[in-house]
This record gives sequence, structure tokens and C-alpha cells, in this order.
Amino acid sequence: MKAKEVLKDYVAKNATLTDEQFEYFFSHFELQNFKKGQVIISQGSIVDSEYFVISGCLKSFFINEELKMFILQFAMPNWWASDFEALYNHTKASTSLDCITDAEVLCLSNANREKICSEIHAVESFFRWRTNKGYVASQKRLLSFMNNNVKFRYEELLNLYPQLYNLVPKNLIAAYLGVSRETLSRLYHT
Amino acid sequence: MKAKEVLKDYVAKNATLTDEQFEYFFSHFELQNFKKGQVIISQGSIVDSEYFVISGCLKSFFINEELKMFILQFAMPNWWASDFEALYNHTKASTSLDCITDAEVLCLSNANREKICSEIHAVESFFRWRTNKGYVASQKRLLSFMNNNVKFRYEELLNLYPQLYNLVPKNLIAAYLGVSRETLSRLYHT
DNA sequence: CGGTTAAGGTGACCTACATCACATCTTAGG
DNA sequence: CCTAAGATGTGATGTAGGTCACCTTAACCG
Repeated sequence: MKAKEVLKDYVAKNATLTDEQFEYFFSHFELQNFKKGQVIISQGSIVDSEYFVISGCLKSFFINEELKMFILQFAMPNWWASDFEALYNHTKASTSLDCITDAEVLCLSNANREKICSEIHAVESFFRWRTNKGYVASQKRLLSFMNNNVKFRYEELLNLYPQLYNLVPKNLIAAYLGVSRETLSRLYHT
Repeated sequence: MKAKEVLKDYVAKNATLTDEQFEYFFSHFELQNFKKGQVIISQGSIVDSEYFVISGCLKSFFINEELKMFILQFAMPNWWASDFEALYNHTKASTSLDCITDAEVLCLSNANREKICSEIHAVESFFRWRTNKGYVASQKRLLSFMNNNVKFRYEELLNLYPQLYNLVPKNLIAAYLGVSRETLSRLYHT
């Protein structure tokens, strides 16, 4: 399926745009291809776009002073990724974004998003919906973090994204769950 | 300061509404007064409104099977609170909301929010901004949870809301930080 | 004003997970 | 096809924070 159709299907589920409106909306995106390992946003740099994943898998992550990595999000097809704080506040990125696999993404600049949001009310509404969905997901993850142990959270993650099991190395899964790779390994072995 | 002015100042910082538009916007809210300890939303019930805090302090929380409480948010003046997942998806609340102190809030129903969002583009934009702010705050908290120990997170919380130190009992602070009250107590005593 | 309940502190002990060290095994490039 | 780097498993040991038990002090209410 072509990138345009992927986005169109996604939008159609949550907003009502005419074909012309969608064409205009879509004209503000730029299709980009990245290779496995390529960095899209890096900590400390300026961020001016957000990314809608068509194919492949990205990760948004943070590396602390001791060089330990924490993964905030695995971005699979139909997900959005960026450093939204830096993007909206025009500050430097506090997190990075890179490619776990080769990936195809649609890039939308901050300026273009604000432009189409102000031009088309339904688009503004669509982005409000999307952001709300992200907020709710983030709150759920926080709650699960406080309430559940590693094993539960690991199985919860695999239930939600079964593809991750084969796609992503275990050390990255551990960095998402907030535990060491050794502990994750010991959940089912030893 | 009256409730209307509190909301007006808050909105003015992040959206451009004419006085008439604001009056109309405001007419969709209902002022409510609650006593300390009163429950606004309880786990398992239907949610149909969100709340903007004028004065006092609320908490949104979750109680698990072992009756352990986790606090998702302390809602201080100028903050919004609800169970947003239940509110948007018309499902039953998975979290509760109650009053730590006597509180004055502006109540906005889901139906009214959607109504004014669709009627006034600037209002839709305002709510997109607000939701984005909540999302960013939630991601930051998650990251801090993974990256920092209890002492750091406690000091971070008190830096952000110094009022909490005297306003809220330590067992609630502990439930927000995700540790036992004993551990929190031992940070500075013993 | 007296009694009940909430808030807070602290000792003893337990457990989940971290860290370090090292041993395979797999895989992508040259 | 060979080799270095990445991915994974596992033992030994350390530690932050949990749990339980009990005590003191403060606050609220009939």
C-alpha cells in the first residue's frame, strides 16, 4: 500500500475530510526513507518536524549521564513520533529518534501542521484527537509502571505488539520496560 | 478572584478569543463546590465531565486489587482533571477523582466540550494545545520514573509544587512517587 | 474534654532487580 | 568464508526499596 493510502485510511477512521481536503492535507507531508540505524532526531538538536510511520520501526529514546538508554516509544506503522516538547516549544530535543529497521515515514513540519490546523477545522480536530490518544496511552503506561512488575509489563507489551518479539532485540525491550537486559533474560530462562 | 476571571486569564495565555466568544465558551461550564474528601469520579462509574480547578486540590488515583493506591495527578488551581480515557471513549472510569481539600471547580461536560470545539475553531485549537501539554508532562514524568531514584523525584515534585509539602499528607506524596510511605519517611529521617 | 483516628517515624527482615564478569552463539561486512 | 561486533544466557554478589510491627504525636469530633 502506498504511503498516501496508509495515511488516508488512518485519517478516515478519525476525521471526516473530503477528497480535496485530504489531497491538500497530504500535500504538506514529505515522504522520506531511512536506513536501519539512521538517526532522525538527536538529543540536543533542534526539532522541526513530526513523523508518521508508514513501514518499519523507530524508537524514541533518552540517554542519561551514565550512558544508560531508556526507550519512550517504539513507533510502528500508523504511529506518530517526534520530541513533541521540543517541537512545540522550539527548544532543543531532550530525546532522540532513530530507526530500528529500514523505515518509510511521512514528515510533517511544525509550521505545516499549524498551517493546516488553522486552515481546516476538521484537521485541527483530528490532531486534538490524536494527541489525546497519546496522552491516554502515556498515562496508562505510567500506571502500569507503578502497579505491575517486569514480567507483567513485558507480557502486556507483547500482547499489544506481538511483532516486537522478533523484530526488536531484547536489550531494547529491556530499555523500554526500564530494567536491565539480564533481568529480562532471567524472566523465562534460569 | 472569581472563577470566570481565573479561566479567562488561563485561556487568554494560550488562545485568542473575543470577549463575546469567551462569554459563550464560559456559558458551557458549571461552577461546583466540593468539600474535603468528597468523591467526584469513582472507579467503575460513568464519566461525563472534565474539571478545571479554581481553588483547592484534587487527586486522581487508582486503587489496585490489593487496595494499594497510586496517584496519577495532583490537580491544583489552573489544572484540568478527569478520567480522560473513560470520558472520550464513553467507557467506565478506571481511575477515581476526589478532593484533598475543599475545592471550587468548573465542570465541562464531554458533550459541551465537543459542541464548543466544533462551533469555535479557536476553542478546538485551545484544547489541542492543552492536551498536548498534558501529554508532554506525562512523558516527562514517565522518563523521570525510569531514570531517577525516589529522592530525586521527591525533590523534583516539591520544586514544581512547593505548596504540596504542607498541603498534602506524606502518604499521598508517596503514592504519587510510587513508593511506600516508610521509604519516603526514611529519605530525610533515620 | 476525652477518645478515636490519621499522620508520621523507625527497627528488623525480605525480595526484586542491578551490576559485573564471563561464556556462547549469531550475523553482517569485507 | 572469516572475523568482529552484536545478541543472549547465567553465576555471584550488592542494594534500594518493600513489608510488617509497633510507637508517638497531632487533629478532629461528639
